[in-house]
Amino acid sequence: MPLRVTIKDVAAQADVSYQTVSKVLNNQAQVSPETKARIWRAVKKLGYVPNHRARDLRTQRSHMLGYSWRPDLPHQVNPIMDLFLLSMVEAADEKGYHILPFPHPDPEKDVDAYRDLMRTGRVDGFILSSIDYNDPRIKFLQRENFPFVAFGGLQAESDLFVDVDGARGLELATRHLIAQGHKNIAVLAWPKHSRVGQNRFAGYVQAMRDAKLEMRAAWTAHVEGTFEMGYATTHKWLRAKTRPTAIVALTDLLAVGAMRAIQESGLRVGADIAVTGFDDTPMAQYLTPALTSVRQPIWQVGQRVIDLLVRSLEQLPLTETQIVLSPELIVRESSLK
Amino acid sequence: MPLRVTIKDVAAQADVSYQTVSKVLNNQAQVSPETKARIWRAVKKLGYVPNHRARDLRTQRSHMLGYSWRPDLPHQVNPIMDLFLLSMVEAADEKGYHILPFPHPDPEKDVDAYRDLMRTGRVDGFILSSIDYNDPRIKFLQRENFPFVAFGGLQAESDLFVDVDGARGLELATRHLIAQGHKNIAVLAWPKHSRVGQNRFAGYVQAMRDAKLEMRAAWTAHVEGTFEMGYATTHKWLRAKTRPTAIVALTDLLAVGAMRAIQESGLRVGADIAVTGFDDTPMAQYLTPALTSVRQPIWQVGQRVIDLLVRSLEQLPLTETQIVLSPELIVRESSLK
DNA sequence: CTATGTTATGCGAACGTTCGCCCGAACGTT
DNA sequence: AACGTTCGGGCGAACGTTCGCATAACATAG
Repeated sequence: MPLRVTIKDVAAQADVSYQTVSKVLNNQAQVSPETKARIWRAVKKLGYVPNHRARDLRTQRSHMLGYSWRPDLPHQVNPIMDLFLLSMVEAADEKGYHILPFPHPDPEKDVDAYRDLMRTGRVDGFILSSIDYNDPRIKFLQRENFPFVAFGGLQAESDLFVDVDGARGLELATRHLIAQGHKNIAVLAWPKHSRVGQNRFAGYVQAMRDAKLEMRAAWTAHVEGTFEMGYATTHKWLRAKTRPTAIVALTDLLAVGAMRAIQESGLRVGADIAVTGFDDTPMAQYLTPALTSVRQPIWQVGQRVIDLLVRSLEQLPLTETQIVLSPELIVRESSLK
Repeated sequence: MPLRVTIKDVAAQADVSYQTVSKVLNNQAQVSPETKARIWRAVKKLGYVPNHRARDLRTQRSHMLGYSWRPDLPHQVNPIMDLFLLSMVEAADEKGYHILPFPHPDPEKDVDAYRDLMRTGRVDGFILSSIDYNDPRIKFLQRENFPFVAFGGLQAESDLFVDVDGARGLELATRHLIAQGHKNIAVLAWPKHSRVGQNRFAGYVQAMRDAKLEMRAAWTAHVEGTFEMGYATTHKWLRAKTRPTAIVALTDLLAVGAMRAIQESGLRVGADIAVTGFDDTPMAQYLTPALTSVRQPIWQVGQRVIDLLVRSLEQLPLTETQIVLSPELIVRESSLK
């Protein structure tokens, strides 16, 4: 048995031309059941597996899907992206594809990395995440007419994307607090230039309006999503004359900052001031008290994204092209009296 | 300009045979400076990039490095692995390689996935992590003589690996507690079948012996590395007649469980009972009190692993083949009075 | 019995590279 | 003047597939 078993070895074994073997493997064209069986037997016997390099060259496809993610903080971890990646890897594997992760260089030059992977034939399509308003990558890929699917909402009708309804998430959290009897609810939001941030924020506004509750400008903070900003902002709120009885945060990190500030003021999180987060970071469940948080269906997002992308690559019918999934509120002690 | 610019287009433009272009691109063999320049000009003008698919077929290499990681818990996040992956992706990219992540199936069948990727020519080598004693993957790859590098120590002289000195890590943590005046130090360790666990545990033993402190069997727990086990074990310790004044844990999760148990007993973490963790999970810094933990140089591990693997693939000189890096103790409030 | 169609298989070519060998010209060297 | 050497570059082949067309064998119909 030769070191590398090729289609020709199989052909010799089965006593047919190697092209016929190829036909059987891709079961196209008619081949008599007997020879078919003979060929399969030979394949099994020799332990043949098709060489992907050769196939890819011939078919001009790579079965690779490029994915690049931006760490929120340099050399720090983005737990959401990790799970997302894992989900995509598994989904892709099932369909005979692989994920090719590549580094995310400085925001302006990043189109280069995409262009390179396209031109060299390394990937068949891309998965995009952390989309900005007017993301240059989107324009570029559209112009080049190269397949991609985004995690995050786009505008154009033609775009493929999967998104999580962030507004719905904050609405759930806010409604939950209102149901607990809270009226003075502050919000720790992101800077206004963030599309994801504005989307989530809208959910808070919606819930407050529906309940006819007052939204004070002083209790609406648009800040960077860090622990420090959550801490500092909450601290400020606690020193004011009237203070909120509940705080909804756009991320867990902001919520954790808020919790710390509350505890340092000698107040109890939950009993005195309720707090909710967003993302259901692994740590949320281990905090004291455990943090109520909005959990995104990241696993499903990964599955759907790959499904969409592979379908579009293989020209299969697309029943849905723009998928919006609902998040789920995980209620824990931090929002209960 | 044709849609796909190939080497032949460049050749036509530069008025040489396409094989000569290839030679220039891989700068091997003599070509006169003039034609060289002419060819490069043509390359630039046409925006040529070599087609990786074709090159890979011809050279029988894929420039892909397979990596599969096992989530500690199904559908849960392993923050260490995430950073590790990111580091490898960047290191590989610099050297013209890519990481190919693939799913980790059930432990017994996983060799199949490795075999498949090898046979189909998808990858040139593997990175292994989460190594067990007698890991079947290692035996398999050695038998097939396929290049790989492990994150985690192996035995054989010939093996390539990068490891973090877990014993040193626990030694640092234990010595730190001893320096704080602690004498009754309990340890939350892993089951004995874990090689990583035994390695770390040895560091605790070393530090205790050096300080001539007593190690009570009752204060040595070999348990699964979960929050629940940390919590339950610590609870048990606290109810005993004499209780430890400090607890070293083999993972942050165990430490967090211990912290919770301590706090629920009305004691103060740090002031009353000191606690240290391992891994410096992102959450460690946000806990109340913040958790003292051993930080592994994950970024460096990723860089070194890729360096080793690429060197061995390209038959470059290997100065070191078995690299052990030292972790670092990050002291926070949980271990201070 | 020829014409026509169907079915099963074979064959040449191509995908875009790299590799090794060959060859002609220029240049010294006996 | 004849002979090596070196340099620059060309040429055919190969990597392992898939694709489209050609063709042989056989059956069916006129």
